[in-house]
Amino acid sequence: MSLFNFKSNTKSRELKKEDFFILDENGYRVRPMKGNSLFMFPDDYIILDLETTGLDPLVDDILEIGAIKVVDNVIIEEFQRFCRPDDISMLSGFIQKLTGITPEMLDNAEHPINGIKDFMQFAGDSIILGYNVHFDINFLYDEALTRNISPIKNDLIDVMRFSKRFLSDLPDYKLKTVAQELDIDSTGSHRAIADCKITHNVYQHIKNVIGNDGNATDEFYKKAINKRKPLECKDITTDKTEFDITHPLYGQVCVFTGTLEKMNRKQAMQLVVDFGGENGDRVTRKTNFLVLGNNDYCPLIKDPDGKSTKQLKAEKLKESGQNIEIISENVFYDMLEM
DNA sequence: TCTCCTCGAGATCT
DNA sequence: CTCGAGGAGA
Repeated sequence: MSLFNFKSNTKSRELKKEDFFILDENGYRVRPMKGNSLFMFPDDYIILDLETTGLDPLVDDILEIGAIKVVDNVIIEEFQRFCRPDDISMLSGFIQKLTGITPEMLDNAEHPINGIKDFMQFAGDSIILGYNVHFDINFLYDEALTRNISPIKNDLIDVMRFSKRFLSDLPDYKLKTVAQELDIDSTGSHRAIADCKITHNVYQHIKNVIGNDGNATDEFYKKAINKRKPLECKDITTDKTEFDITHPLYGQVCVFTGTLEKMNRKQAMQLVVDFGGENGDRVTRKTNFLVLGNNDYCPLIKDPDGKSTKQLKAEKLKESGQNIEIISENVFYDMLEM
């Protein structure tokens, strides 16, 4: 399963970051010790923000670690460290302009790993909260791994995720955009402590406005644990009161299988009820039409001809003399015109 | 009705 | 990474 990706000649040269990454069976990087991404509104937490030389933990380095300790929703302590990476030439002009961090500011700074150690001490086992927090955590995690230090394993809360869930209709969900929308001051952004404070205010806003709303949080938790409400046929109703009783769909029970090309399933089901038909979610003795969508992409289908279980069942019922028609998507649309 | 799986699309972090 | 869409099986 998970193996260290050591190259055969690693002993004869200096180890690089990628030598330490753990890969899954498909070659993707995994970080098994990482804490869980939580769905809750704690009063006590640590906010974390990093400034780095770039976006990729594989090649980029940490320049600054900022953190804030919050107890009872109140800031009680700040933590800030500059870090001087081994190769200071990695600090591009772009990043200097973005963050305002110059090489001179890092002259007396220690190596990132010392900042990480201090931060982990500061954080203890608190919940760590951040904006797109995986970005920051992955940097800490990978850097620790390359230094043979136990990587950070605190549980996490991603405030960006909360923003996307609760603030709809924003042009985007960048920290700055969200702060602006909530009238939160974002001066001094792109420095660690400043971004921590902005993130704290965004989180507190969501917590106060939405975290106390029982209905909203119920929805939140439901979605959070992926207990998605399945599409229920009975929920699809029609406003129409008069139907053409000669229409081929009138009074007929329709079931769909596979992905439709021209519309989604919900729209198709709406058409069925609009013509006086009924939807079903499985093939039964009541079923009159099975509409075949595209199953090409579905790897779960084991039938050699690529037929879904719904189709196989429908064919059996048809053989046994039931009034059931198996039709293609296009035939379904043709029927609507009749 | 519930749980688990897969896939693709779309963002954000410096 | 996260989510929604969709299918399968119990």
